[in-house]
Amino acid sequence: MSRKQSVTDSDVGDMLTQKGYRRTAGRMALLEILSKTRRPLSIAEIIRLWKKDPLDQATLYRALEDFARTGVVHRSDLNTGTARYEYLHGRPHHHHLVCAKCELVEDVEVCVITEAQKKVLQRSSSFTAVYSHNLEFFGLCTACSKV
Amino acid sequence: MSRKQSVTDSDVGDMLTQKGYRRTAGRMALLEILSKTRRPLSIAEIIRLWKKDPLDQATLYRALEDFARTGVVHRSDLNTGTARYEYLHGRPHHHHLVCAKCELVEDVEVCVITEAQKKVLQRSSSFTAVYSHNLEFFGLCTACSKV
DNA sequence: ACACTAATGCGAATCATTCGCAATAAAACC
DNA sequence: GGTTTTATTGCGAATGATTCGCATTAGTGT
Ligand SMILES: [Zn+2]
Ligand SMILES: [Zn+2]
Ligand SMILES: [Zn+2]
Ligand SMILES: [Zn+2]
Repeated sequence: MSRKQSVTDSDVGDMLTQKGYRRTAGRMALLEILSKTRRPLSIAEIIRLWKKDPLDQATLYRALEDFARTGVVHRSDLNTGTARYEYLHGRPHHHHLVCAKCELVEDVEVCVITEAQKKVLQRSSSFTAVYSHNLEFFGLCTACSKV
Repeated sequence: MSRKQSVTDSDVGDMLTQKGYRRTAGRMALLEILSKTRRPLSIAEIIRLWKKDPLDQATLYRALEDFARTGVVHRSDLNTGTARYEYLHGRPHHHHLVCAKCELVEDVEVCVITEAQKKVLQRSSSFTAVYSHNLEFFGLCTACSKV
């Protein structure tokens, strides 16, 4: 009776079709991994979670960049040297809390920047539009603060 | 009568001495370039502004990392793929406005995050401290918005 | 089944940044 | 001044992340 898994699978597939992508095994698996994780994943983490056969990193990079370009996933650079990709689950954009020691990443759902962004534009001398912002917080997670 | 240039020079040298660095021609020239520019400079920009003889990028990277570690300059990663370094002129930290097309960078002097940062920590489930944040705004500069 | 083209796989290339190590040259010491 | 100590340099080579070129494979629509 439980159709949850298959529904999820077909959801991911439908999403691919809707966005004009082809429903390939690789991109299905990639979206599965991303959609099951509610935080940005690095390439290394994705590779670790990868269960399908071989995995070519060029293909992986291309799929991720492809998804990011159409907003299917969001790419964030958290000053850790490598990009991370996150499935947004339909949520609006949000921010992150990054442990300076172990690079643990936690989602920060609230955004307090929207009005400030308008002020930034007003005060700017050489910009005519501000479309978006990146905001990351850095600190120590519980585990790392004990050491 | 005008001692401005020489005073600036010796200031930069004094700063090196105070921080325990050696007063070398290279690091003097580097600090000159950084201190004369009120926005973060990429390595490529620094090389372009470099007037001294040859310039070894390993040496440059090491000096910049060295300066950043002791707070002489601030390193910022603005999602442009390359790090930028900025002399703070004693100012508190601030944020940036980045043109999505040409990567023009403008300083945003105000910071509206301080109180929000406390809230983020309170709401966090796995962090015990938040020390800092990065905030960058992305938009279009006047020149790029005309095209 | 066929045509069209997105997506893949492979290797090699590129780009930013870092490393190893011997050579230099400040700063400190006699 | 001459000597020691050690930061800094210079060079080349390594690393690591990301991208490119191109032939091959495989969805999708007809
Ligand atoms: Zn997130
Ligand atoms: Zn926001
Ligand atoms: Zn700045
Ligand atoms: Zn701030």
